[in-house]
Amino acid sequence: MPTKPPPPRRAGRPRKTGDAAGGAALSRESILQAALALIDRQGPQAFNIRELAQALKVFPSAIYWYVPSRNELISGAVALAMNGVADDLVTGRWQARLAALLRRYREVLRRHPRLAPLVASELIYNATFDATMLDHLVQLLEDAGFAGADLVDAYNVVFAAMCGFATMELSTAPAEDAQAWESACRAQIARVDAARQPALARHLDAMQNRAFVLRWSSGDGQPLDSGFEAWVDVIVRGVESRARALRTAAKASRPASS
Amino acid sequence: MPTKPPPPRRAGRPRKTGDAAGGAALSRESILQAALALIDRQGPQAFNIRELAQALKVFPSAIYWYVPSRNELISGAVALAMNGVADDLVTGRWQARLAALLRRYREVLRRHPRLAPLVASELIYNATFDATMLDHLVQLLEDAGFAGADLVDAYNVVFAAMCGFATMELSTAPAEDAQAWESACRAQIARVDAARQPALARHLDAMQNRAFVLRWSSGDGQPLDSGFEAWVDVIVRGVESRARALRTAAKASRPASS
DNA sequence: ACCTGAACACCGTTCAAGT
DNA sequence: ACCTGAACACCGTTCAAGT
Repeated sequence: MPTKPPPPRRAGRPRKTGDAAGGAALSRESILQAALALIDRQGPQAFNIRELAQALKVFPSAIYWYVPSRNELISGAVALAMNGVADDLVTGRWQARLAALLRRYREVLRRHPRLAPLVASELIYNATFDATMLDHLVQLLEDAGFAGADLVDAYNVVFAAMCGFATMELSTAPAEDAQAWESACRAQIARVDAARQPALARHLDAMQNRAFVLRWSSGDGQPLDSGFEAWVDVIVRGVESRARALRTAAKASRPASS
Repeated sequence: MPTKPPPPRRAGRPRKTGDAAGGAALSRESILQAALALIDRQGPQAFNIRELAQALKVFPSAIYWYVPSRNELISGAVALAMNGVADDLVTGRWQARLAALLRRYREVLRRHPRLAPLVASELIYNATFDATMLDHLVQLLEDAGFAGADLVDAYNVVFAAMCGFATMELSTAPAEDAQAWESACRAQIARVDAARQPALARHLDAMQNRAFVLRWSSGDGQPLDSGFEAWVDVIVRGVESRARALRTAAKASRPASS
């Protein structure tokens, strides 16, 4: 969410550093940093302004001079965390660039796993992406041969692919009652009936705690690495195949051409 | 989240219907139904127990006799909404079944668009899926030729694919300030610099309000239909291509075989 | 068993007041 | 300009008490 012009702060102006407690001067930056640290520890649900104020050694109301609401604290923290998604993205074949983009996004998100459920949320996600990354994405789709409306579709596909797997992988049980969560999952597994769900039953051992809905360990502590690599593989192959199909369809519709 | 055994309710027991106001007797079912209706209208953020109680014409504390927390109200409502994702799924080639599964999931979610951001959230998603659907999914992956660890990976891929696009498509601006959201998006678009983001600039007109991050209209009111169909196409092609690649790799590793 | 009624603890936000 | 200090409104949850 684009920043409303913050209260003007003269650049080099010396600030009174009243407290000996090492509390750096308050600023939008420092506040969002602290907010991010809190959210990283406790998750967005438990995040609250009063605790944030305490960490910053100010009264809660002081925060409102820099950030107008709790929601914007959260989206600002997410934007901070996602800085650098577009840094030093590789060059090379578009397939390699696409794979790198997906991996990079997951890496960044893995540094702040508790933000994962927020990325899909309405609060956030415009804050999360900068024009540089979007340009990189569009460029690689051009290189793949997409154009016009097909390119827009492909953009949406790749964008959803970028966020999709990692978001689900890292969205995990509420920290409070991990034990209850685990037994709930085991109950779900135990309820599988070999007569009524034969295919599922055949693979239950292999899937247990390794597959969505059937796992209780967090994707943070126990990443689904091979699943993610399969994801990258499927997306790249799929986009490649679709690009080829669209090209031949276009060629067929204008039979005599260079 | 599996239901803890609810307070035992004798089946046919007549209940005192004290109020003439047409308020049906309280039950876990009726409460979750009312909760779902409220969430559908206002979104999960604004959903609160006091209003739910008012809608049910009881005191807030009455609700706690059936459902132990706000979180479980929400996850229960989601489970209710997602009933029937696995109903009458088609037969046929696995590719067609895969496509149908993805489309079906989106259809169901589109009936309750405000639930979209919750699906990726830790609160929920075990509540959302039943063994029948998982079995259907595993079966089609077997038919596609996956086995062992590859099948588990493919399961995670398809699962993420099922949720990924629709979740992002329907997660939209907070209803409160749609106007502010739109102008924020336009500002994001205006900030695109043809010199620094040339590829993006080339397609900006086509992408405006049609592409993730650059759209302000909700995926509810303005669906990304062609984008979603491209998604289905990419996923099916990708899975198909990967299955083939794995098969030939397996064949190569055991050179003499049937 | 099922619900009332009141109370508690907590939290986001506002606002007048200070410096 | 920037922060204090207190207050307001709201909300999830608990609990004793009713029937």
